[in-house]
Formats: sequence, C-alpha cells, structure tokens
Amino acid sequence: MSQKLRQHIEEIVKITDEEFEYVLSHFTYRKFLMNQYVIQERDYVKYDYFVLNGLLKSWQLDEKGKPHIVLFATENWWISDPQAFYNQTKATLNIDCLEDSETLYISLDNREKLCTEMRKMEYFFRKKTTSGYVASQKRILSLISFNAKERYDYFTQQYPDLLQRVPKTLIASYLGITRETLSRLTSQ
Amino acid sequence: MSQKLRQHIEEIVKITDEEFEYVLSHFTYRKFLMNQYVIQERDYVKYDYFVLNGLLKSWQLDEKGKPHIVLFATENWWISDPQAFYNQTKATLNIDCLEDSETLYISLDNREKLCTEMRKMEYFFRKKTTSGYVASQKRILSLISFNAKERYDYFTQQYPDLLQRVPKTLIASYLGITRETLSRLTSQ
DNA sequence: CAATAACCGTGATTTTTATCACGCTCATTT
DNA sequence: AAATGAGCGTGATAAAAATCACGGTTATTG
Repeated sequence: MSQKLRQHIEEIVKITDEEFEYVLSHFTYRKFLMNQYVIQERDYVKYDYFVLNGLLKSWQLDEKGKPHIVLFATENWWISDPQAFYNQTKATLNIDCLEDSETLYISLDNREKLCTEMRKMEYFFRKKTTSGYVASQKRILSLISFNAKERYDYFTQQYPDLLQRVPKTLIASYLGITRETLSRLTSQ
Repeated sequence: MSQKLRQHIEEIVKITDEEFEYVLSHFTYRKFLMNQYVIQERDYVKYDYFVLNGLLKSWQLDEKGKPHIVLFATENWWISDPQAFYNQTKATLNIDCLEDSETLYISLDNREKLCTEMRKMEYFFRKKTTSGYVASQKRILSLISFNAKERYDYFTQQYPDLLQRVPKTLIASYLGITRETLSRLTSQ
C-alpha cells in the first residue's frame, strides 16, 4: 500500500529501499470513512495528506452559506489547507471524504526534517509545490477566460474519472456555477 | 538598488554581506522600457524576474483574441511564465511592461545552484513558491465565490496602489469581466 | 496646431447565468 | 412496504454581465 507513495516520489526522484523506509517513517497511516471530516474550519492544520485511495474534497462556505470546492483529491494527490499548514495556523478550509479514503499524512516538522536531511526529498517537495502552483495558474486562466460550458469541457478533459465519482452539484461548485446551469449544459 | 533584493530575501531568511554578494552574482540586471516585451509566447523561458521597480503584466490571448491578465508585478514581485520556466519549455504567456521597469533576473540553473549550495536560499525559494501557491488558491476562491463587484472590492483591498497605475481595462481583464461592467461598478 | 489614439463612461439590447419552484428516480432507513 | 432524502432535470422568471454603439476627454504625435 505504501508502495504507492514510493511510486509517486519516484516519478520525480529515484530513491533506494533504505531511503524510502526512512521517508516512510515520517508518515502516519490513517483511514477515513465516507463523510468523515479530515480538517474543519478553525482547526489547527498539522498535516499534509497523501491520498492512497478514495476521494476527498476541500471547500469553504461563503458568507451566504454556499459551499465552494477548492480541490478534489483522489489517489496520488496531496490535500490540506496549504495556507494554514505552512503557517501552522487555523484552517479556513474544510476537508472531508466523498468516499472511504486511506491516507499517509506528514507533519510540517517532519516535512522540513526530510527536506533538510535529504536533498532528493527537498527537490521532490519543491517540484510538487511548483506543479501545484502551475496547475492553479491554469485554473485561474480558465476561470477568467472561459464561460460555464468551456470550463465544464476543460474539467471533463482534465478529470474524466471524477465525472463518474463526484455528484454534479459538487462539480458545479468547483466550476463556480450553479447545479442548474451545469445540468442544462450537459443535457444539451 | 540591488539592496532591494537583499531586503526582500531578508524578510524570510537572514544572510550575511558575503552571502548576499554570492547570491547577487547569480542574477543579472536588466532594464526594460514601457511597452517592451520581456517574454513572448513561444519564446523559451530562461529566467525568473525580480522586479526592482516599474510595473509589468503577464497575460494570455484566448482563441477569440481577448487578452487575460494572469498577474501584475510591481516592486518586489517575481514574474515569469512559471510553467515554461520550470520545465524549460516555450512560453504560453506574454510578459510586457506597463511602465519602464528594472529587474534582476536569474536562470533556472543558477536558481538550482543557489538552492543546492545554500540551504537558506532553498528555504527562501520554497517559501516564495508556497506563498505564491496560497495566493493563487485565494484568487481561485474569489473567482468561484464572488460576483464582479465583490471581486473588484477584493482587488482594491489587496492592491490599492494598482488602481492608480493600471488602466481600468486591464484590471477588468484581471478580474475576468469586461471594461464596461467594471466601469458601471465603479460609477455607482 | 490639427490629427490620432488610448482611456473611460454610458445607453440600449442581448446573452448568460442565477434563482425559485416543482417533480422524478433511486437508494437508504424505519 | 412506506417514508425520507439525495441527486438530478427542467420550466419560468429575474438578475448579472456581455455586446454593440457612441461620445467625450486627454495625451501624444506628426
């Protein structure tokens, strides 16, 4: 099971068995059930979660009480409240499970420790953060330059598997449109 | 002038005079004129630019020929096409100057070299990338949960100085609305 | 100094999207 | 087996934003 983390790391840097054992010793395994919360608004955010399997979402309520999806995380994704995690402050995001999910989580201290002790892991995390940044720049561009239909098409192209696993209402929330508008887009 | 870079770095890590001299030796100074291009779509992106003064924008044309602003960069900001810079591929963004601008730029190799040789600089760049990521997550949330007026108010609150320096047309493009809609928002 | 272009406001209209309302299906619970 | 609720589609209407069009101001340029 934890081999998934190794494969994930080795997409970026090659490591030995011993190195991986050492890396893994900085993570803790935890299983969450469907609908269970991983992080709640106002919690201190101690960990970054690597998803072994399952499906989670991070989201925020607006002042009118509407939820907005920041991210869906499936197998091989990382999920947390980055702002709160890196600054070790309270969450403004919520994270909960759309499916039963298994995770390996790591504290900021352990992450910094790995970065300090292993240049490869420092490189790995740096690459991950960078690609997360690049991905969010792309999402920003899609939000400012695409209309509802174009954003939906872009989503289906990027995450075809999520279409089956995530209720349309939540996809609409991720896209910044209402479920009714999304329904009309897909029924035509 | 290059003291600005030092101050910027020292907001995150303290460095000695010698260390700063060494860091600085990895950067090159370049001045750009108003309307001059720093990066053009399809260029290879060799550098990340630290802005000493002036004002630049990064943007992309959509298929209808409309420009969309990804970022405005003033004093103490970094600007590049991150995707192309980190992967050393061709730009999909354009970067040009709204004002005469002075920059210190660094190549990816030199950046990696500094990260390898100086843990402090590795930490500095990691922090920078992280805070860029956090900032773009916030912008995503503002785009999916705010209407035009709310996005404009959020912009004025975040970047009050840019209101004076950037034409309204470009602010509208950054917000993902038309200049006419923005004009009506501000005249009421 | 006239000509030009950038920038901005605003009216009229159209298009897009949100809101409100209702009903259907399907799975889960009692 | 009936009851409940989540998920989804869809009609009618309202609201938000885009589009098209025009004019006015200001700065720049030939």
